[in-house]
Amino acid sequence: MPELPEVETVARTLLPLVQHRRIVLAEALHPKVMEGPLPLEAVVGRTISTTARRGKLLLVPFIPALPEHAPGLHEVTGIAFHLKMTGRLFGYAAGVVPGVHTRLRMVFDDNSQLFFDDMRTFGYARVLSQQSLEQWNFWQTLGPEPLTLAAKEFVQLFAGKQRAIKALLLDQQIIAGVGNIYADESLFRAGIHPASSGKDLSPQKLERLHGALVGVLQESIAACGSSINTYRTARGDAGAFQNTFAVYGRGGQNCSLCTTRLEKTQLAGRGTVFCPKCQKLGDKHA
DNA sequence: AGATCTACCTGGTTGC
DNA sequence: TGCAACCAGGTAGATC
Repeated sequence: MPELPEVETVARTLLPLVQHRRIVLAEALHPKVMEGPLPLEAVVGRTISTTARRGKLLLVPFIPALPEHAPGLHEVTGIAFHLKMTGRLFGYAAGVVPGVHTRLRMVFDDNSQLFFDDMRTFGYARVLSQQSLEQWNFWQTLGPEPLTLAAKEFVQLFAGKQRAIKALLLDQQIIAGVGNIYADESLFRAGIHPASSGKDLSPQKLERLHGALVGVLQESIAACGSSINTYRTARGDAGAFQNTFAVYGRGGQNCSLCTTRLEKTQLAGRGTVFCPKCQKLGDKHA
């Protein structure tokens, strides 16, 4: 499941495959792959400037049509991809034929290609313009980036909030890019029970969570992400961070710190694994 | 406002 | 072996 480190890895591995290439063909191969007001065909003729990430969104900005002017309200400025559960972006040589799960294809001026594959069709692409972004609620309400957030600001996001800390971490409007894997892993590393209410966690505990989250995200990026099932880099390589999971996918096994049996429950509608001994509920009981 | 549920999907795993 | 039921989970939308 591509979360922040996986999307970051795709952005980095995709860059040398697409940078400065002009799009000569773009076709949607599945009726539900596009979202938003602009059709995919609007990207034809544009040249890719770089790749980037915002939350779990992969961004592919274009070189401005008129570099000396600010882009107009309707000028196409790039394309965004949300990989959701099983989305993948792969660079391919000329002539490679789309697979059964290929939802979108672009061909560049050197005949190399970019495929968006997505077995479960949850993912999507959205052509961007200033107006398209203004009308995009998900984009407009996306919370701050965890890797560039100061500890004090991080604490402020959760202080006084009633909801379970795991639900807060998964809420993209509160903080962008965290999914089920890194929510569970960072809570374990910080010694916080996933059901703790935000308001019951002391600033010190929340600062610990900030350090734990930044740590797991950075370590995962260094390992090219976590390959649970289908995730791969843009070059088709698997990540390695799944080999270091402390809790995710390890329900019923023993805690690596204290050998207690890890518990698996449902929280915020998601499978949640934690150590009942190492992870304690908030200490600030009112 | 927040909590909880369902829909969207399909391949892999589990259970009978 | 065969097949049905279940599970994975990010986000939107509905309901209470």
